[in-house]
Amino acid sequence: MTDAFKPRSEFLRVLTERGYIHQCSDLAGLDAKAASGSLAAYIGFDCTAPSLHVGSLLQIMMLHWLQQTGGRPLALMGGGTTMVGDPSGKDESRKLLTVEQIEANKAGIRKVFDRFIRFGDSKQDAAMPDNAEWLAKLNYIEFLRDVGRHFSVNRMLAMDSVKTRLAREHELSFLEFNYMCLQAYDFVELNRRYGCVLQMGGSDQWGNIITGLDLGRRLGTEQLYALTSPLIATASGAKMGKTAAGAIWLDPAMLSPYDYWQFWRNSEDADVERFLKLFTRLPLDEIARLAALGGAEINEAKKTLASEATALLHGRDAAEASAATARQTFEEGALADTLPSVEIPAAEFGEGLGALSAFVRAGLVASTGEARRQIRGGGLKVNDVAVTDERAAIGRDALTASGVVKLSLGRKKHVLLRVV
RNA sequence: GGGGGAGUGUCCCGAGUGGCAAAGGGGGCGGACUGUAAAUCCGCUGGCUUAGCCUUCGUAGGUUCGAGUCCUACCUCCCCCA
Repeated sequence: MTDAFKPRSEFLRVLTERGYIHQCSDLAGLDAKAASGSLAAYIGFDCTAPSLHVGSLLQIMMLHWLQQTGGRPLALMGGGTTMVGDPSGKDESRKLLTVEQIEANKAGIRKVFDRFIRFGDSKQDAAMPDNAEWLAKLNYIEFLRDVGRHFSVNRMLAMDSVKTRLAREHELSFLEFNYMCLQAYDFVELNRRYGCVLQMGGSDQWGNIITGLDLGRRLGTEQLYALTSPLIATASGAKMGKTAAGAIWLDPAMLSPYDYWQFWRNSEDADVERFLKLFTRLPLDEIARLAALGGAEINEAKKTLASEATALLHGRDAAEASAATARQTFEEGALADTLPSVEIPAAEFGEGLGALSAFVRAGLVASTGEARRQIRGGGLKVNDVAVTDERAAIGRDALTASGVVKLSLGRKKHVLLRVV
């Protein structure tokens, strides 16, 4: 899009060059605003989970670049809207969480943001407001009178998020229907509190963001802007960050840095350049050089992608350790002692453990039934030797001197079982 | 308020004559081929103490040797009439 547009502001220049922009309500206007002084912008995150996953990483990076280019990022926690739910096309209404759960989730999410943006009290520092601060206090009658009158149900019914829900014959409760009103109100409130004039989000949020823009105009705020990022799918169309093993979490306690590194390492060829631009801070000329690598050489670019992305989130040391572990495991065929491991008490291990339960224990398969199936398909290995018998056991002789045994699912997933 | 249609394997879509662990896709996982890629081909895709047992078809009952399939009530959605 907007090939001809030449941003004057550093913020939009970076976002444009690196491919973060899908749609904007007024690029020129926003550019002028950004160039004229410090820009405050926000992105909303729900707190339904104890951490964020890669699906949110693109948004986090936008806030990161905003701060890097002199702006003030606001990471809005949807503590209030989390109690409502989002008509995002999901079939089931979101489950309602307690205040305690929401607070715990916010704390986990904050840890992720701390890796990417700097918080504090000065003008340039990021803030993490929670919309429960104003939504929880809302008075229904006053809200209807002052804000509700400005929403058109006709327009809301025309929005994709609502239309798909209706078309699929699934219930859309009034509660959820109000979500976009509250989100629009958030924008106005953030403008009042922080002078925030820009809301960013994924392209699926366009309608919601625009609704906030309209509301602002009707309520007499300064001009507000909307900016959305492209929906990130892999080159072959799969939604990003969803694997059978689970979501790609950004919390090292939920997904080890090694596994995070592996996630990026396994990117498709066609995604490498795009991902380098979006998810690393490497300069564009360096990215261009890496992207030009052809054939098997592009694996070098993937390693760089993995290390840079991992370094951003988990630190340079963790990234290099992950790279070293991968090198030992995949390139040298050695048993890397640093692979993710699962501990098992010696008393429980005894003289040996059934292979089926060992793999379940390691988390490589979800059930013994799946373990049996994988064995039939030749997918399970103990110390790189395929398991052929469901009744096979892992004895003490399978352990290395340091008391570990390597369990593998397929060629890529390895876990050490560590007897302690 | 009246009439008609629908809800299927807890990822999604979707067949289903009373014998059903339930067709077929998509997605996912594994195997082969490769470069820890894509594409392609093959296998798998409820749980368990697996020659067997247990739990699944909106919810709760009922008929039957046997119910996803028939009956009753309820919930939810769609369409037509008022």
